[in-house]
Amino acid sequence: MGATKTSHFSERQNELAIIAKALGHPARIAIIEHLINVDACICGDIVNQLPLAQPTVSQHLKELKNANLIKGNIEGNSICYCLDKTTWNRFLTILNSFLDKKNSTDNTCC
Amino acid sequence: MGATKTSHFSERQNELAIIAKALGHPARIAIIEHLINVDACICGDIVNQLPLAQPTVSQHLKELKNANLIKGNIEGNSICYCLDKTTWNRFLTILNSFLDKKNSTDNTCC
DNA sequence: TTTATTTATCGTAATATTGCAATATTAAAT
DNA sequence: ATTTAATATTGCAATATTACGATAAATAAA
Repeated sequence: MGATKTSHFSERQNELAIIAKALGHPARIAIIEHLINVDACICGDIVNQLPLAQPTVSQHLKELKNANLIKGNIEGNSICYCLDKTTWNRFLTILNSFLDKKNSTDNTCC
Repeated sequence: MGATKTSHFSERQNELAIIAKALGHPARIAIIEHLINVDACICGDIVNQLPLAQPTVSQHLKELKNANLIKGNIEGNSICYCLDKTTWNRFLTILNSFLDKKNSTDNTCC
């Protein structure tokens, strides 16, 4: 025990969870916010913005990349990161539809 | 080391991360989806829907409650759970504003 | 070619999460 | 008062995450 029982859930549920999990750390939220504010960003600038060591930031960037929330392009000897809108759009579309569905009815108990 | 450096980030960043983290498990996504589909739900029904033991489901419900994503009302000797729309609305409003801001400009590098 | 500079990876310690059996708690039903 | 039913809590093993120093890899600059 200890490992998530991924295989017992639908692919869609797992995909949503992976994206949400990637957003489930304040450093990664801070990275996303910074990328939005500056539009696109050299990795080193992100490291300077955060109160974390360079290897730690690199690891957080990797997790955001794995969830397809960001993508990076090599520029000389540095790397430029920015949001991957496709994933963001799908994630938000699904979450918004959750709430839309919910808003159409009223709770019976709470 | 090993513990998240919560104090180094803003309250808003931490709050967003807590909510996202609570959604970062397929079982908890499944619980949310089920609650939406049936509008409100007795805890026992959730346990029956999921491929997990009762204590495990209870723990997942607790985490969703801690993030204020759901709330529960006692009904006799069982408990009725449903979504907490306030938190959902705040979460989605912020995430949507992220993307709105992003859509207004184009990436320079990726 | 040597030396910086930038980012990624490895190794590892500290901590957190996941899952469940066993047990406790609480309220209804008998 | 006892029993039954529903949910929560405890304790613990397995696994995952977080953080960072040390080091590697890759390109730019000298």
